[in-house]
Amino acid sequence: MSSQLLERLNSVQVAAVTAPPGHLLILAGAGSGKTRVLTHRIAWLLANDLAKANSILAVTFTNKAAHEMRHRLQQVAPYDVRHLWIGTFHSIAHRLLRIHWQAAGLLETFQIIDSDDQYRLVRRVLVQLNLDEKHWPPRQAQWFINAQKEVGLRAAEVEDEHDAFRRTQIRIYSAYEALCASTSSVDFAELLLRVHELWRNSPEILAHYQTRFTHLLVDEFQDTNAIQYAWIRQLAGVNTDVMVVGDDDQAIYGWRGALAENLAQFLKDYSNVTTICLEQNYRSTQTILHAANAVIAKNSDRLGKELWTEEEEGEAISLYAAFDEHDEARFIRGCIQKASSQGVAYSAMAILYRSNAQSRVLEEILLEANIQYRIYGGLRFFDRAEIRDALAYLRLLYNVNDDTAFERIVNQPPRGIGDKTLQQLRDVARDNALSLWQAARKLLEERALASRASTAINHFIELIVALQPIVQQTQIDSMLEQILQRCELYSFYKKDRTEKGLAKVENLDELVNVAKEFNPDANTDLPPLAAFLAQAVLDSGEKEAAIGEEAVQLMTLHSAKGLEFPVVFMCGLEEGLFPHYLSVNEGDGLAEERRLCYVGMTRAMKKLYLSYAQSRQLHGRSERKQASRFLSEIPKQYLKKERLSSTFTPRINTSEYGFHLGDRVRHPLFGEGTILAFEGSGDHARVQVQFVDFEKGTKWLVCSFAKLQTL
DNA sequence: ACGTCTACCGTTTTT
DNA sequence: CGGTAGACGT
Repeated sequence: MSSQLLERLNSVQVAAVTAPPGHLLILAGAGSGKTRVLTHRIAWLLANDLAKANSILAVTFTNKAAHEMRHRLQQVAPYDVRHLWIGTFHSIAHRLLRIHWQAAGLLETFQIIDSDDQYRLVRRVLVQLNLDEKHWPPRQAQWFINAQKEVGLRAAEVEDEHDAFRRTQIRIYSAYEALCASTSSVDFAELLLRVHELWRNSPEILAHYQTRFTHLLVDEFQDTNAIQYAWIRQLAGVNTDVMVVGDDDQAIYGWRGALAENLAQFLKDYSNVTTICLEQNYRSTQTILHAANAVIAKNSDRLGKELWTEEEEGEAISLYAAFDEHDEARFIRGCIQKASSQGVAYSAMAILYRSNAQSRVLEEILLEANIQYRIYGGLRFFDRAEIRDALAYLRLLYNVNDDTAFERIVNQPPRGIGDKTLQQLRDVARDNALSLWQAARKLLEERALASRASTAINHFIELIVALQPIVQQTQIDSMLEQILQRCELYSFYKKDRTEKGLAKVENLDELVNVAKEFNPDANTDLPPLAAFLAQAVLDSGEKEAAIGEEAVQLMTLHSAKGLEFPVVFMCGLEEGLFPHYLSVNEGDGLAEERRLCYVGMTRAMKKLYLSYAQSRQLHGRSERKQASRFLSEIPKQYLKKERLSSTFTPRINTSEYGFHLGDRVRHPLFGEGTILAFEGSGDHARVQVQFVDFEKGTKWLVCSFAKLQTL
């Protein structure tokens, strides 16, 4: 078994998988078989009786990574791996808090809130504190709170540094803490902080897990923030072997609090660490790797690692200097069509960009060319308003004191409970330390409401009470169906006959489907409804492209991390956009942008296209752009220029003929081409056209003579 | 309670 | 330019 396990690994991977007891730091370059090493390591430990299944804890950053690890482990381990503790920091924290809710100072029914719910709570706090949203943007306060939690600080522990701004932020944080406590809400950062405090305050609980987990494995270690690392340090007891896997060159989440320095810190904090570098890449051609290595080499303070491959040299990297974003999109479209005609599947191609706004032009061009595409990111399933409404009903039924849920659906569908009534409820709730639900009951009993409002509130309360028996059932899908019917959310959205309304009803149906297919982790001890609700918050519901789905993949460079595609287009390589102008001035900003560039390039297996636009519409105006500095960091020998970048000429309207620079035109003899330059006027007006057909090259044509047709 | 108008803003994002 | 959030009017 064991030798079979090692068969398809290279010698460095074998060294990592079979490393003797002790701590391990694996520096795993892009495409070097990181997940493979992690899963084989676990399988190795189990197969050689070096660890019991329940003494292994594997932590990942995303649910997708956790699922993948479990799935791939199952392929190499000859027994059921469903009971292994594999999960994200957050899901594991959630699990621990569900077990130790009492010791953690929570109510048994505590609810996880996502950042949107958190934002609403922060705004409520601002109203409470009489702070003007213009002066104290809720986003900023939310950011402040999360940043403090991420370094392990409670409001009472944050220093104001005699700074008025900080003092107010701390006041907001403090009031937010109180609101979370009274509504039993736990935000994402709170999950981690609570567990951290639980372990700090309950040594016997910590000792239990320290003894239990003899092996702790952490994926994407460069993405861990301060509290996550503190967590690892706490949990790793004297008998725990820690294995961290990461790549400082792929640290692209510094702006979110991730500390790639944790990699170096790990070496300082732990003695007898074996460091192993996985540098053989199994993904890309030599050309792509050499180019990517050259770019990342411009960063200083690297741990030092250089990818190599046994793959062939491969094709040169294509570089296209477009006139504008439309021209760029058309170039990409052309390449996709060509590749497709040569048998490359759409799903083997990905277009990567720095910011989401760039996707629109690409979409338009792909749509027009009838090329199927799929965009990652954007609004996720569980973030849709109708889905959140439906889930809020479940949440309120699970726990009537869930204020976040109460606020969301008390008047959804509209039942005559307006802002005034709601504000009355909020005031009473705050003054009497009650939940909104309790406040509503109190006001009803005291007959303190206006008659209209009273009837409406009463109606709502009766509805919820009547629905409550339903959540005792075990089938979540049928539970959902009944609730959606009786709370009239269904009929409310069905009234909307527009396309949007239709989509909402479809989404609600899809939610029932999701519930039907929901099967909680084998190792969760939660009641099904609680498990379902937690999953809805903790799992974005972002699915990978279905197998066989024939669509070009569009996504940001950030969301491309961890993925690979035979053909990759990286577009918008312009100063100001990539590297982004807001990053350039930050401390590590430029280096992080460069890592992002490295991540993007190393997604490509066979062929990489790079492009930039010399002019781009931004915020409604056309801006001149210079090629990204990253392009000049790629040695020329790896690049093939698809079109010489010409000196930029402002977009002139050659009015008589209606041509624009960068326009696509067709010539009866030479075929399709792009207008590169323009000179003269009247009968002498000439345009320079670069034809798609390389043999035709670039030609100057007299407009009045050549029968050019705009496309 | 809902539609229309206006002001504002504009990286990356998982949990 | 295009989306969104809030104000304002019906």
